[in-house]
Formats: sequence, C-alpha cells, structure tokens
Amino acid sequence: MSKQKREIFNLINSTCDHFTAEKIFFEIKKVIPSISLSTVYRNLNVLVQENKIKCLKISDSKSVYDRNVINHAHLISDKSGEITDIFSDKINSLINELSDGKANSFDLIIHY
Amino acid sequence: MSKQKREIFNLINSTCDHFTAEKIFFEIKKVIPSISLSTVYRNLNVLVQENKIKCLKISDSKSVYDRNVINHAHLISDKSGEITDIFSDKINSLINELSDGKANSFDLIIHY
DNA sequence: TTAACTGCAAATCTTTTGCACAATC
DNA sequence: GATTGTGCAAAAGATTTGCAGTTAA
Repeated sequence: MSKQKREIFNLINSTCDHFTAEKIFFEIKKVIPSISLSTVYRNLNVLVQENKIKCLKISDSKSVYDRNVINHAHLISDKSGEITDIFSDKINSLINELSDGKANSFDLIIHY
Repeated sequence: MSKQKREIFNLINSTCDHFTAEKIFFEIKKVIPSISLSTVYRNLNVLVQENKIKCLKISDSKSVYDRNVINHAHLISDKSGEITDIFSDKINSLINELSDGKANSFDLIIHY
C-alpha cells in the first residue's frame, strides 16, 4: 500500500463526514504536497473495489466517499448539503419485501 | 410549445420505459430529422422544471426520464439495466419516519 | 529488480452554453 | 416586431487513461 493510498484511507476513516475527491486531494496535499488529483481518484476507486470505503453519488453533485461500507441510507439537507448516515433495520426489511428478496443493494437518499 | 418539445413530451408519456436523452434524440429524429441533441436536453430540462416529467440519475449511467412525476422508488436489474417503477405507501411512511417528517423527497434505487 | 504506483497532460463522456438564425405569438 | 426556441459548434466539469519516470517489496 503506497503512502498516498494509506493517507487517503486514513483520512476517510478519521471522519464521519463525506468528502469529495477534490476535498481529499487538498487535505492530503498538506501532507504529501506532490500528490495529484488522478492519484486520489485512482486510489479511491481501488479502495471502493476492495470494499474498504463506499462511493456515494448524489444527483448534481460530485461523488463523496463514506467510511461506512455496510448498506445504509443518507439524509441530505438541500440547503447546507450536510449528509447524515442512517442505519435502519426497517429499511432493510422493506427493501427486501419490495424486491421479493432479490435485492443486492440499494441507494436511498432522503432530501430535506 | 414547440413541435420539438411536444414530440419529446409525447414520447416519454407513451412509454413506461425510461429513456436516455440520446435514445429520445434518435427516436425524435425519425419524426423531426433536423432536431439536435442540445434541443432535446434543453427541452427535457424545461419539462422537468415544469414538473411534467422526472429525471432519474443512476450511478455510472446516463440520466433517464420518467413520465411518473410523483415520488416513487425504482427497481433496477444490474444485468439487463431494466428499470421498474415501484409505488408503495410503506416507503412513504418509512421515509417520513426516518426524517422526522422533514423529508421533501427521496431517491430510492434497489439493485438486483 | 521487477512489479506496482505515481504525476502529468491529454482524453473521455455527458450535459450545458453562446450565438446567429428561424419560428411563433 | 418582439420574444422564444432552434441547430451547431464549442465549452464545461467530473473522472479516467496513456505514458514515462519513481517507488517500494
């Protein structure tokens, strides 16, 4: 694991916030000034594939990255952009019910 | 309402399928050969703002357009890409519960 | 030392925009 | 005749990729 990848992983794990690739880029730059945005994207994709982080795509926004890898919902304020994780067994069973038990995963974003 | 806009609106309303802007472009081209892709995008955006159609953004895919304007969930096959609308009062009440009644809207996509 | 990883610049892909012309009220 | 909409080409913005050089096991 390269220094760059480790820093990216640690940063995401150190916050319950949901950072964009650009935000991550500027944060890591403080520690590794030579890092490039493409390295950030590349490592984020690898970490997602390794199931160490999750990528959350929100309509009309940049992707953000989440340290919580188990499937959960998100509550988003349309005013501030603040994102909150929601874990709920009720969601899981409803998803299961609606999909006849076939669901692999879901994306649920609640706007308020 | 221009001829182009009317054709786009009618096409979306004539199907329960979920078309991309490009698909719509090629379909309308059969009727109005001179139409351009930017006109399609422009009219789709206007129709969305007028709340006559909905735009559905799916991770890693192009946007698709939906004739159903009331908030509902989507079931998507990751193999075929087929999209099915799901209307459920249980979703609505769960969303309401999870957001303390503050929810304005939600995006729920179930992958199978 | 060789396989994996980097930074850079250029490419990609979807969607938007500026502009001169055309259609519509 | 003024406004609104069009088609084209070019721009935009987020993300990916090719490549030559660098790092690290």
